[in-house]
Amino acid sequence: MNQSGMRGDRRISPPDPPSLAERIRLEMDAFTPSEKRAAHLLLSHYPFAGLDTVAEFASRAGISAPSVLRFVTRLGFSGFPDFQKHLRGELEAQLLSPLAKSGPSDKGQGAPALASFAEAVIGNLQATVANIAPAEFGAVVELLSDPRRQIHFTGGRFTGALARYAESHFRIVRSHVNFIEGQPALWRDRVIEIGRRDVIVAFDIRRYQEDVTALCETAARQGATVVLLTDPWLSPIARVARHVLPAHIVAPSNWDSSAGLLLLTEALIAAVTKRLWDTAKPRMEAVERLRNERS
Amino acid sequence: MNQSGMRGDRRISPPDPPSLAERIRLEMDAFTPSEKRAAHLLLSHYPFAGLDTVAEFASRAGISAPSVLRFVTRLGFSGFPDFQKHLRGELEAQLLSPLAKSGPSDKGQGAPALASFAEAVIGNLQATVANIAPAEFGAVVELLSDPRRQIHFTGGRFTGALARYAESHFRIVRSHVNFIEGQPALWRDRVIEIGRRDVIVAFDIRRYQEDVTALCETAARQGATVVLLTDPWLSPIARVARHVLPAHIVAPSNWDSSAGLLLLTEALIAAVTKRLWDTAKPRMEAVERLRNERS
DNA sequence: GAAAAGCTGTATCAGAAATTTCAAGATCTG
DNA sequence: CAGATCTTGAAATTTCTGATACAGCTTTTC
Repeated sequence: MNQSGMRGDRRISPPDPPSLAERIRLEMDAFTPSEKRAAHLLLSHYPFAGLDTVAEFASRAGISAPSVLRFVTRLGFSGFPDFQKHLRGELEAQLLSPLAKSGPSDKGQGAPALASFAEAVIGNLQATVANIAPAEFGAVVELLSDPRRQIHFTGGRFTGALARYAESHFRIVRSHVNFIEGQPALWRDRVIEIGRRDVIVAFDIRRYQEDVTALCETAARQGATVVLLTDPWLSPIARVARHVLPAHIVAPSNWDSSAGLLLLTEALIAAVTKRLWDTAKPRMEAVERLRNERS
Repeated sequence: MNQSGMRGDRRISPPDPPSLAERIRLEMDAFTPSEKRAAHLLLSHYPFAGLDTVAEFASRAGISAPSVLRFVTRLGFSGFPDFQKHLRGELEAQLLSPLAKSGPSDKGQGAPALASFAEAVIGNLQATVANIAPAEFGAVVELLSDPRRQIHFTGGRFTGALARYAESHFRIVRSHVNFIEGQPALWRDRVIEIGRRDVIVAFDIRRYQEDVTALCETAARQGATVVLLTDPWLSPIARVARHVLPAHIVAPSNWDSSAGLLLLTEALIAAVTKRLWDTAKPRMEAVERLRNERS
C-alpha cells in the first residue's frame, strides 16, 4: 500500500518542531471512534477548535466532554488547560516566525498519493485560469444571466455528473434551466423544441462522446447558442460552439481530472448568482423555506 | 454563542475589519493608568497575551484582575470570555486567509472573479490535503479495493452529482458498484439488502440532508461500513461513519465549493485503480472496445 | 454464544476562573 | 487644603469549567 516514489519531494521547510497535528495524523489509526471524531474536528480547524471550552469542543465534535478529556490525556497532556497551552504556544511560534508562512501546515510526509495528486490538480487549476480569456468567461456569465433564455446542461459519461451539478445550482438561481440526459433516445423528441432562444452548456472531454456532439450540432443548426467546457484539445463540439472554456485535465492517474471543469462551473455559478442576486435571493430563500418546512 | 466566527460565514470582501489592536491604539489616551498597562501588554504580545486567564494577564501587566476586567468591559465586550472569543476570531481570520488579503477586490466581473475564486479554491484544496489523515485515506482505499464488497454511492441535492461521478468511474474499475438516489422512496426497498459486506460512500455537506443521513443510519444499523465525504463541520452521518474525509468548502460565493470533495474522489479513484490494476485494466479495455464497436 | 474487555455518555463533584463588592488610596477641583 | 471624584486592589461571591466515577452498551475474544 505504500506507493512510494512519486514526486512531491518539494519539502523546503526544515524539520520544524513536530506539530501536534502531525502526531495526531500519525496516531490516527490507534484512536477509538470518538477520539477520531475529536481528532478530525481539531485537524479541520487546527488549532482553533481546541481553544474553546471542553463542552464546546465536545459538542462540535459530536461527542461527550469526557471523551474529549480522554482524547487530550491520550495525547500526553496532563489536562485540557495544558493542551490549550500547547496549542497557543504552537500558534504563537508559527505566527511570529515569518518563515512558517507557506501554509497552515503542509508538514509531514502526508499521504504521498493524495498529496502529489493534489499538487497536480492544483497545477491544472492554475493553468486553466491562466488560459481562459477573461472576455470569454464574462460573455458566458452574461449569457447565463439572461433570464429570457432557456438553459440546457448536458455532458458525457463522466462529465454528465458535472452538468448535473451545474444544473442543480442554476435551477435554484434562475428559471428555465434543465438537464438533458446523454442518451440520444432520451432527447430526440425534446431537441425539436430547441431554438434561437436556447443555450446549451455542454461538458465534454477526451474520449469525446458522439451523442453529445450530435446533440450540440443539432441544437446549433436550429439556432441555439452552444457553450462548451472541454479539455485543451477541444472536443469536436468546439466547431459549433459560440464560447469555449478549456480546462487542463491531466493528472497522475489512469483517469483525467475534472477539477478544472468543476472550478469553471462553480465560478460561473458564483458569478451568475451575484449578477442575478436581486432575483436569485428570493428564490434561494424560498428553497430554504421549503427545506425547513419539510423537516 | 452566536458571535461571529463560529460558522463559516466569512465575509467576502470586507474593508478589513478594524483590528481590535488598532482601536486600542486610538483610544489609548483615554485610558486610565492601569488600563494603559493592560493595553501595552496586549499590544506588545498581540493577541496571545489576551488568551491566557485573567489572573495571568493581570499578573503580567502588573495590575489586578478587576482592572483587567474593567479594561475589556471598556472595550465593549460583555466579559472576558467574550473578549477572548473575539481575539481567537481575529487570529483565525488572519491565519487562515493569507490569500484573501492579497487580492484588492473582485468587484469587477469576468476574469478577476475567476482568478480570485480559483485562488480560494486552491486554498481549499491545500487545506483539505493538509488535514486528511493519511491512514484514513489509505484505509478507505483499502476498503474500496476489496472486490468482495458491494459499494454504494449516494449524496444530497448537490453532492449527488459527485456521488454519480464517483460511481461512473468505479463502475468501470471494479464490479459490485452502484448508485443510490437520494429520495427515500427510491431506496426504501433496496436498503433491506444492505448488510455487513456493503460499503456506503456518502457525500454530504452543509445543509445536511436528512434523507441521506437516514439512509446511512439504516445501513450502518444493518452492519454496513459507512464512508463519509463531508465538510469540516462534519455531517451528522459522521456519527455512524467508519471513515470520515473532510474537505474545505468555503468560497467567495453564495455557494459552497465542492472542489475539495472532487479532489478526494478523484484521488480515491486513482488510488483504487492502481491498487486493482490487474483486474481494472482488462475491464477498462473492454469498455473501450465496446465504445469502438458501437461507432 | 457467553464472557471479557473496551468505549462512551450521564450524572456529579471539586476547583478554578470570572465577576462583583467595597473600602482605601490617588487625583483633581475650587 | 478639604471635599468630591475617580481609580484601584483585596476579598467575597458566583458562575462555569474541567475532571471523575460509574453504569450501559458495543465489540472482541475464546
